Amino acid sequence: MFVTNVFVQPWAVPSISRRERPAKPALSRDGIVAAAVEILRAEGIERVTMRRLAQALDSGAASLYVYVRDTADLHAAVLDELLGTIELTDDLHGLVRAYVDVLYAYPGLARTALVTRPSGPHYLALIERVLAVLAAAGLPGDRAAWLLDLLLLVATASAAEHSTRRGSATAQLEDDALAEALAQATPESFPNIAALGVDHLLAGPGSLRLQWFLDVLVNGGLSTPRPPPTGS
Amino acid sequence: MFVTNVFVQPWAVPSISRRERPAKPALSRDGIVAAAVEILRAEGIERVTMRRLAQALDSGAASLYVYVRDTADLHAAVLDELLGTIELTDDLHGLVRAYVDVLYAYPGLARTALVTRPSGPHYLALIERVLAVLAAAGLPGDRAAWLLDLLLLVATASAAEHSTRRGSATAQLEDDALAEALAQATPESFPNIAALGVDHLLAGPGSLRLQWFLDVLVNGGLSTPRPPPTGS
DNA sequence: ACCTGAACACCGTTCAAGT
DNA sequence: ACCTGAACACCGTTCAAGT
Repeated sequence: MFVTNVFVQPWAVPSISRRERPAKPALSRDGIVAAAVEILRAEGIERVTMRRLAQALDSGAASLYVYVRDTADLHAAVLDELLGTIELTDDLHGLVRAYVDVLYAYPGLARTALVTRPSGPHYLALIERVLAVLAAAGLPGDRAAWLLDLLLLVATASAAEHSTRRGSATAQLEDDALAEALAQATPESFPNIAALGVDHLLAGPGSLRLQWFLDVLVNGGLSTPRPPPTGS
Repeated sequence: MFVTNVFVQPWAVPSISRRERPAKPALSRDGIVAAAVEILRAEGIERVTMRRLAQALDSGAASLYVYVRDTADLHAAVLDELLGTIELTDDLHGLVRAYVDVLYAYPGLARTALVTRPSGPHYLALIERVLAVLAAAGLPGDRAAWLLDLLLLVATASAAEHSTRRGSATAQLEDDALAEALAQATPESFPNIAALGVDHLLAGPGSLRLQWFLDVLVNGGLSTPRPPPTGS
C-alpha cells in the first residue's frame, strides 16, 4: 500500500571492505543459465539439476528459485541459449538441420524441448526466419504456421529419438529386441512385415531419412489445403 | 558346465499347508504389467515407478528386477498392453488416430514412447496393419517403411506435446510467456511473426491440426521419392 | 530360483530463519 | 531482497543375505 521502510535495511548496505577470495559472484539468471550450459556440455542434460547447478555455483538449490521458476524453465533457457549459436540462412533444410544438429549434440535436451515450450529470443529469431522462407515460397500464412509447427515437431522428435539412444546400453537391447521380434514375423503371421524384412524396417542412415522426412513435409505442406473447418 | 544340484532344494518344495489370507499372488511379468496398467490409469505414468509398483504388489522394488529389466522396459510393456485395445481398421487416419488417442488418454506415456522402442505383439500388429494399408495404396516397400516411421513419430510427438501440457499449471505459464513474446513482435523486429499474429501461430484446434499433419505426411509420402543414396 | 531389506546415490521443491 | 540449511517426499538400482 505505502512504503514502510524508509530506513536503509542492514542487508542493503554493502559492507565496506569485503574482498578476500576470488569472490563468489552474485547470482543472476544469466549466470545461472551460463553455468547450466557449462554443465550440459560437460555432463549432459541429466546432470543439469537444481542441486548439481547450485553446487557448481557454490550455493544452495533453494537459492536458484529466485531466478528460475522450476527445472523446466531452466532447461528452456538453456535450449534458447544454444539456439543462439545457429546460423540463420535462407535455406529451409539448412535451418531445420541446424536446429536438429543442436539437439543431436546434446543428448537428452531434445526430450525436454518437446515438452517445454521455448519462448526465448533465439527461438523467436529461428521461427521468424523459417516463416520468412515459407512466405517466400508462396505458402499462405495460416498453413505456414502449421507447417512451421510440423517441421519443428519432426525435427525435435527425431532428435529426441536419436539422441536418447546414442550411448545407451539398454537402448541397444531394445533395438535388438525389436529386431528379433521383426525377424520372427512369418508370411503367415505378419505378411507385410515379413515381406519388407528387418533391414528395411529398421531405419537406414539417419541423415538420409531425415532428409526425406523434411522433403515429405515441404512437398506435402505445399500441396495440402487446410481441412474444412467442420468435420463430419 | 554340468548339473550339480540333483537334490531338490528346500525352496523348491512347496510347503504343504499354506493358505491363510487372500494369499499374496506370486510375482510374474504379466501380473506386474497388469498392476502397472492399473496404476497408470489411476495415477498417471509418473507414478508407475518401481517403488510404487512394488508397494501395490505388496513386495519390494528389488524383487521386480527378476521380471523387468528396468523402468524403460516396464513402460514399454505397459504401452504395448494399451495398444492391445485399439481396433485395427483398414483406414490409415483411423489407425493413427486410434494410436494417438491411446497416448492422449494417458498423459506422460507418449513421452516414454518416443524414447523407448516398443517391440511387443500389439505394436507389431499395429505396424503390420499400417504397412498393409500403405501397400494397398501402392506405396513401394522402402518408402512405406519410412512413412510408417514418420507417421508414428508425428503421432507420438503430437501426443507427447499435448498430453504433457494438459493439466499442468506451469505449461500454462509457458504458453502465456510464448504468447506474450509473440505479441511483442513488431513489423520491424519480427515482420513475419507480426504479420501472422499470435492467433495463427498458437495452434488452433488440435484435432484439425493433427488431421492436416497426417494429410501432409500421406500426400508428401506418396509424392516424394527417396533421396539419391549419396549426398553432395 | 526367487524374494527381501538395506544401502547408495541421487532428485525437486518448500519453508522458516538468517542477513 | 536475497540467500541458506534443513526438511519433506520421493526416485532407480545393486547387493548381500535369506528361503
